[in-house]
Amino acid sequence: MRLTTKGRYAVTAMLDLALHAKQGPVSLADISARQEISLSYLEQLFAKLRRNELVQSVRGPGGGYRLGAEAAQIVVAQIIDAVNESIDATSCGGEGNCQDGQICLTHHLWCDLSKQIHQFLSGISLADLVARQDVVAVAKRQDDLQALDLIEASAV
Amino acid sequence: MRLTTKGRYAVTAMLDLALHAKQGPVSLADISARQEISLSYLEQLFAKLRRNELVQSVRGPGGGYRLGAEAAQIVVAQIIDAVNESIDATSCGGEGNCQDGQICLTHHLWCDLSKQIHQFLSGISLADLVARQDVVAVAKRQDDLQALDLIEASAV
DNA sequence: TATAAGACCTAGTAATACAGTAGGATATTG
DNA sequence: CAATATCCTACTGTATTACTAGGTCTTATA
Repeated sequence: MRLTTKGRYAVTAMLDLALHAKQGPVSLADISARQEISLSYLEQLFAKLRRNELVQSVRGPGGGYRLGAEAAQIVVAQIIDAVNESIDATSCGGEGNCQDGQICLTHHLWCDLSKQIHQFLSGISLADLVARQDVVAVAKRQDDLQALDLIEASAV
Repeated sequence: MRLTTKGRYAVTAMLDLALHAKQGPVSLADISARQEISLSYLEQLFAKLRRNELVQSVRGPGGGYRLGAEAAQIVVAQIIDAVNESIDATSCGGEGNCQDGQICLTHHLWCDLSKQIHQFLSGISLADLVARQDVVAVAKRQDDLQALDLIEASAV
């Protein structure tokens, strides 16, 4: 099991998408600026998200990405899965052949843990996150900062 | 956050220790044979477990390791922590300075997840595992197989 | 008292994945 | 045509994992 910057980036980017959905397609450049994630790395993550139909792309100027489904239908567990960060805590992938074709001493423990985490992350949709007070506050901070940066950039 | 073979090995070895506690100190060679874990790797893991006082060592022939506390007092979360596999899912270590000194968009989500996992793994002691039916069954299988291997080895 | 069983310690290594960079091709708007 | 943006592939430094190899120190026992 692994949960690193990769999975966190993917969820963060998807949440950013959900937050700015009403303004039409969101470009990766915008997400990159707001969330401080390398643009090229984002591109690689979004390739996987697109293959998993979690986002739709719009090419050309003014283009970007849209959510592939309603925010309420997209759940954190799916996003992490999509970028290949397995939530599974077992070594056997849940198959139960961890020791010579049979289960190892701690097989059920890791199965239970996997189930626990999966249930938790499956219970949280993008819509849930968008509705959270702390998320709204951070999003506002980021939007304000980006607006400020744009003004400064145009002044130069 | 990471949960790999390393943490699983540590928990498995500790559980093996708890299961064979009544027969006096348990040698790493025995654990290595039963759980199919490289002896030298086990030594490295047990160095950390000893530093965290989760086990006590007995040197010399007939020596090995004993639990550092009652099985009911040792909890899975401690073991994983001891071998440096952080259960924390945040990038900031829970400090909340993930984006320019302030929290990032998904900070609370990862905090909640970390808490969730920690609670789960803190609620399971070695005594709990020893009492589980599936654990007892696997332990018996491993003990029988090891006994058989010893007979075969002496026959050669 | 010599031997062997075991803990204890350090260094090194192949494989893997992460996080990021670089450079370009393709599509679309104006 | 030019600019914007997605799309695609290849490469790279770094860190960690899981493991091997060698050795030292301690102690029960024959």
